[in-house]
Amino acid sequence: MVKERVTVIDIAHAAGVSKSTVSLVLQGSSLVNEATRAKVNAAIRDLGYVYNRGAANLRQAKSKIIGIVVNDLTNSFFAELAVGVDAVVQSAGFVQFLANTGEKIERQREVVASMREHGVSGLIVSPARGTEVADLAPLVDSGIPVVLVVRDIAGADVSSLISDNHAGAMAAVRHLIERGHQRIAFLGGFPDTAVFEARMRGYRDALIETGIAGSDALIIGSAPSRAGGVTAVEQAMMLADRPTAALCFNDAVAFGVCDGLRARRLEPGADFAVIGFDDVIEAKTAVPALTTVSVDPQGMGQRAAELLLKQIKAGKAEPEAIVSSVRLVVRQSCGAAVERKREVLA
Amino acid sequence: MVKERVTVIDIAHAAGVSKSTVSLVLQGSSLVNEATRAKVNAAIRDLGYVYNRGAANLRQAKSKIIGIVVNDLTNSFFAELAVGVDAVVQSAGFVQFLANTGEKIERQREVVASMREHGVSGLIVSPARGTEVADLAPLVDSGIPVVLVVRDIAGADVSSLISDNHAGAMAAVRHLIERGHQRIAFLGGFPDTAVFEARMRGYRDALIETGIAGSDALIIGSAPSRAGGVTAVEQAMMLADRPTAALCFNDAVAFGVCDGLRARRLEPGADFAVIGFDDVIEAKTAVPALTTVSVDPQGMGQRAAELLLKQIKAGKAEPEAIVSSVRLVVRQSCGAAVERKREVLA
DNA sequence: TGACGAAATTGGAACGTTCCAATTATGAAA
DNA sequence: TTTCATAATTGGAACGTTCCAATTTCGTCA
Repeated sequence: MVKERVTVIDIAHAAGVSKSTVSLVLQGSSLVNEATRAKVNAAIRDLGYVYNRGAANLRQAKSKIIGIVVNDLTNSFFAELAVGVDAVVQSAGFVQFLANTGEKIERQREVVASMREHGVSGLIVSPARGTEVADLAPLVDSGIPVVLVVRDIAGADVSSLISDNHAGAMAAVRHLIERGHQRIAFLGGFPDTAVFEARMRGYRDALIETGIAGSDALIIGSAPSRAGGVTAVEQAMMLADRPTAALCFNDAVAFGVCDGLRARRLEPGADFAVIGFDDVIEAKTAVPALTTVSVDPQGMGQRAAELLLKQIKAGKAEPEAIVSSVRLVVRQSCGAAVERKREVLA
Repeated sequence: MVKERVTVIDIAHAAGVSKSTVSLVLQGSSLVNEATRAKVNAAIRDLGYVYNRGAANLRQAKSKIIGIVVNDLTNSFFAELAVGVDAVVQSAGFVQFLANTGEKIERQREVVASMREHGVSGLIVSPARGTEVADLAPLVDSGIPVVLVVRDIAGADVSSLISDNHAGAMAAVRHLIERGHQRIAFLGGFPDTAVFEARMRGYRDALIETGIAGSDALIIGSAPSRAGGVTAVEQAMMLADRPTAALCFNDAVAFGVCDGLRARRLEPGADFAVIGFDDVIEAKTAVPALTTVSVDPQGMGQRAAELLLKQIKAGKAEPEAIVSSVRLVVRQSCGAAVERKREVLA
């Protein structure tokens, strides 16, 4: 069972043509006669030929590979992002190299280097916390198109696609204020990230706009995870002047906040309003259904991939900074349903 | 800014040695003198050389790529599986091609073909529903090591790593019976899959073993998702003789079941016992914390990767069928905490 | 029949690396 | 000094494809 690799030369022999003709058939050229094309295809089938993309890439100095590196695949937001990318990338005939950095700069350096060595023709990156412009420099001046998603890096000369965190947070807080809340907390997330910064500013600006006095005590950072949400809400409820509502850094935190609330015998939605951020797939089916700022991770992945593909095709593309708009999806966790019921009864 | 590719020849010139020597340095050969090694490395750094793995693969007829294809990356079980694979694969100096089939056979065919063309040296596959032996045949007889994870394919001549679904389900149901439950449902999952089959048999066998009369009405299939769990429990609660406990097909279903229960003003854990399967990352922090059969997806990914790597190294490896043992993690959703409290009080 | 343009086919070089066999440098022993 | 083993280095072929320029085949028209 020693498998000799079948090459174009083998099938050229079998079909009685030259290797050049076989190559032409392989790339679907219209130059080749119908009859010979059929012969060649038959030989390909018979010998079980497998195209060697590596050899082709070597000759053409370009690959059909795009890389995607995310900072936490365990977070379903990023998993969905990857799925979105995959969908468009596949149907464009590319294949996806996916790597997970687990938020580690060192790992990120390694995987990016590895992708370069494999000759990816473009890269979609959700950078790990603490990534600097210098980390991307080698990439950009070797001319590989890069699209940053989710997190931007100030000063980096590459395209980016981030959601409108500021506007989303404002919309959420305005909604809470309209429902009569005054003590509104901002819970979860690492304060040293750009995303936190943007969402928190949106939160603040909405408060200022309506003349509500905020307080730094109501801004409580934590890991951007479910567990982080639990601890953040616990801390919030220890405050002398307790909040009655919270905008959470993301949906994972929001779920944690709901958990923490229930642990204190408070029903999220009824006794305390919770709004998340991202609209992950579980947000809709959770109980209570989570009111959240919809970011559509899968759609973002698709748009990022399309942007990247465009740049690859263009050869040399101007960096483009897209901020993807965002909308508040009102469900039950902010008390909307309850309010509505009350209105009907009144 | 026209970037000429820097090759070994360029750095050979710069360092005043031959390309062969450069190649030797690149692969860390001990044959080369310390001084020249230093010179070469300096040149590599100065010229910004990037190793061309494609060219190397072509010459060596082997790559450092392993492929992983999963059927649903959106499900965090598989995302974690991929993370586990990634971890060991990376540290073995390989890189991971990840593709998502979204449970579509056609897509699976495409991605597997694509991976072959890219010369992956091994493949980890969680096959889409309905995958047949024939789908894997071309792979196995071209000698590419394949490891099936999560789902097995009867008659396929490849290694597999699946969890002990039967034993896990039995343990869960026994636990429920010990707590005094008699009407136990099996909720969620597609009945035409091997995994469903195995878990359901475990459920049945535990019932039989203890002489409890089961009923097919208590076995309710659904999509293996949170939404599926909601509908399954709704259906279960319409039964004349309602169950008081349920083993769920997986954790996603279990969460859905909890949601559905709460929608009927029943508290999971207190009013109705719920056990999941998989032990995804959220199971621990959910409220109530989910009692579940721990499968450790990340660990499974690691073991699968190790198995694959072993086979790649061995060149020609015997198919190995590993069933990975599994343990019941008792948390709150099955009422354990409540029971314990009661015992203490008594 | 010859000529001609279009259609189809072809051989060889090239892509960037590794491997092999061969060569040269080095140093110790005679 | 010569000799020899060992350490370092090296040129060229090879991997499987695509591209280019060149060639052959074909049908049509004069």
